[in-house]
Amino acid sequence: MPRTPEENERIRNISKEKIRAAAIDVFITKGFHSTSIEDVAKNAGISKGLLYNYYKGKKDLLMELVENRKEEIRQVMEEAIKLPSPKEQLQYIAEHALRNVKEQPRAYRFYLHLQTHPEEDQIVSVCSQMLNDEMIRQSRVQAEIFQKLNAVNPQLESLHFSTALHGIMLMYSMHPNGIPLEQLKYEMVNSFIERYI
Amino acid sequence: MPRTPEENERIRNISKEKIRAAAIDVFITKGFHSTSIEDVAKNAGISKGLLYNYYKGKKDLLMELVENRKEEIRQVMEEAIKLPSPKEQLQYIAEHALRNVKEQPRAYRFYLHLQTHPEEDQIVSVCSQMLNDEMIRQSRVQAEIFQKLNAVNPQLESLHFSTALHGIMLMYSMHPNGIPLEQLKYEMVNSFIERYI
Amino acid sequence: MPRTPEENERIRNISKEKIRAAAIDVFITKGFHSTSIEDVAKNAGISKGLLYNYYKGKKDLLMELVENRKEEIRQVMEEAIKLPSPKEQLQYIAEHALRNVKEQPRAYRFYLHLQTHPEEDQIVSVCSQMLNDEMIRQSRVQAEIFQKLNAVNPQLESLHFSTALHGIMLMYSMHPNGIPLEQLKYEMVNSFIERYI
Amino acid sequence: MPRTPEENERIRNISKEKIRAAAIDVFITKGFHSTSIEDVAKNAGISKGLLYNYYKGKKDLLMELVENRKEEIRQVMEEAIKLPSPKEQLQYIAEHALRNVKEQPRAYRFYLHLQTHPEEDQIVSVCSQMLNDEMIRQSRVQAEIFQKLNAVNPQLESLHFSTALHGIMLMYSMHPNGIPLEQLKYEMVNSFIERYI
DNA sequence: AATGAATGAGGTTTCATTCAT
DNA sequence: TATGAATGAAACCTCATTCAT
Repeated sequence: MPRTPEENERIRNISKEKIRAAAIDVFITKGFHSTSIEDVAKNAGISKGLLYNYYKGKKDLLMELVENRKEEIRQVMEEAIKLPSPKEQLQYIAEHALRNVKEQPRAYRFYLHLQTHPEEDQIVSVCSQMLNDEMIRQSRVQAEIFQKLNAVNPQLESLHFSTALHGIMLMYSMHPNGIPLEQLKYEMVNSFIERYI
Repeated sequence: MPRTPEENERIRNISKEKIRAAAIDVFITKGFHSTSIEDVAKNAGISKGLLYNYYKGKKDLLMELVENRKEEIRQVMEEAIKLPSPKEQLQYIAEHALRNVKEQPRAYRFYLHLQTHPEEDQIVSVCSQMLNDEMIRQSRVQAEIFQKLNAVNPQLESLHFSTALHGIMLMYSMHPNGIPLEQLKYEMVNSFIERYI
Repeated sequence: MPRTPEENERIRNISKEKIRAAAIDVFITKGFHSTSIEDVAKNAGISKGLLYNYYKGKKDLLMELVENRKEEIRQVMEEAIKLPSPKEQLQYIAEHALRNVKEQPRAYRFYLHLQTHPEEDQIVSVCSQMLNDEMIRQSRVQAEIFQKLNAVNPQLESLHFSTALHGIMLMYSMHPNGIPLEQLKYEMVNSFIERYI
Repeated sequence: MPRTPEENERIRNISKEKIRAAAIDVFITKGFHSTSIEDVAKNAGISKGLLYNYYKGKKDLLMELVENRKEEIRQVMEEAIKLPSPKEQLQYIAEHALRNVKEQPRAYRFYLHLQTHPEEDQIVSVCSQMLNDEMIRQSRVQAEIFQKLNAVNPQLESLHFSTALHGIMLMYSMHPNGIPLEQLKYEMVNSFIERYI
């Protein structure tokens, strides 16, 4: 008796998720280019062949990871703008971003690595572009928040905010043990809030 | 009549420099992993075989590029501390860093890419480490400047300064056309200088 | 109530026939080696697994197709020799062969392709051999017809007849639109019949 | 001291020829699809990698073989039309074709196999097409010969000639030991020549 | 110093076949 | 009978590196 389509769907989803989890883990550790499909499959406890049942190839697999990441970022912004005051919104964004990098510095580092990939690398340039686009998108939404704060130049202010945030995240992800994240956050958030009281 | 050893050494260095220039150029465009030794050799106008005469391999070649980069950064700091006042020193550091990223955003992007390489990538982890170490070293030297400015917490202040700087550089290198570099620089430098007048 | 064994057998044969029809169709279009078992199964509207219920594998499936083809050819010969005169027998053979290639040029092409398969191809050499054997067998039966026509060298004459026939079939199957099949048939049949009036 | 470009060219040509010879040999024996690149390389006494230095892949390798074959056929026709009389021209064509199949029946079989490849096989359809085109081209040149013989329908007569020839070649290549090639040739050539005296 | 032919390890990918359900 | 997830062997192909010249 064959499995029902629903049962198959469930099995497929479990396997796909298992593969994605294994992939992000080993990509973060060894890097995308230095990771072989076999590495991913072994890490996921499945065969090479099965991986190709679910993903067209390494590139395709990476794409899905990146899309998930994009979605995560987008959702943070959506949550943020639901908050009542612009100040809380900015705080939420900063808090979330920094908590994220604190909890998974290697993941942030990995996606930043991807984002900085040379543009003409045939293999990952699309992923790089996707992450960059999301970064820009985020900055535009932020600009609206600064608008509500009556900033003289909301777009500039938003970029300033983003650069400050990413600067901290960048350095923390490179030196989780050498960077006093909480203190930097405190200084950074304050310096922006002070201006708009 | 045979060349003197010194003359040989000089010629050898010119050749090595030519190769490095070709390598950085093609690495920046296609990425380290997606660039073959043949690509580099062709770009340098020499044969694959000859390249191995000057560099032990692809990895070795990258190492030398990174070491050069490190040296550049180090020299900026050395120049900076020769200036008379702490304020000028900070300004020099910021100016130089931002001018550098403005002139060669793709180079900055490339080295950042390298720096964010996953730690256990057998091939480039050493390079990544070297650039990271230099970043930290720079921050320590900066801390001394903030000390002279009677900062309450010089190290923290130095890190804050670095994160602000790198945040701008990061975003500019990703979007040279969408980021108003000069304005961000102005805001950033001012916000730091204001505190210490 | 369970089906009788005969009923089961009948159903099984219907399924097998459905698979064979799907297989020959896709083999003709894409070629045996370039067709995957999945292609066949999809074309037959069943699952991969079920196909293995009916055929031991891809090779086995091909074998059955070839055996069917052999049987077809054999039956044509059996029908032919039932006819009253040798002349009619030859005409029947030629008519049938040429009608067959006219109706399904791609099928003839496919079996010819199979027949010309290199001898040591582990996968299809048996099939190739089977078709070749049948070709020879046919020529022997034909020789008997020429004997009845008092041919000086019946075997040679039979071969001559076969080569003429296969030559037309070969070229027509390669260029169904560029070969005037009827005219060639007329010329060919006539040239043989003339000799034996 | 590096080799001169000419020397390199010579070495390359030797290697390419060695590979082609090995390829045709093993393709004929095992079949194109059942032959791996490694098989070819081993047969040529070189490494897999080197083969890719000279040919883009298996398909590309096959293409060169087919082009050589095409050239051979074309040259026969060119030689033929240099002969003084149409009768000699036809005789030359028949002689040459049959001598060729007699000397290398497996080669003829192989190219015929290729020619009959299903049209939509992504891998070899181009080769198949090339050989077919040449066949048609040959028939057109022949038609001119028949024109000079004042044939009523030169094109039809040419096709008839071609089918007769290919029919013999087909059957001989399948059964080199069972087919009296010389006798068939005699009969076939005579039957065409008789008509035009 | 200089070349590029040659190697081979290691990666990607396909697919016939098996098997739990 | 029926399914398709899962396997793994075997193919394809790339490229860092070596080496004869």
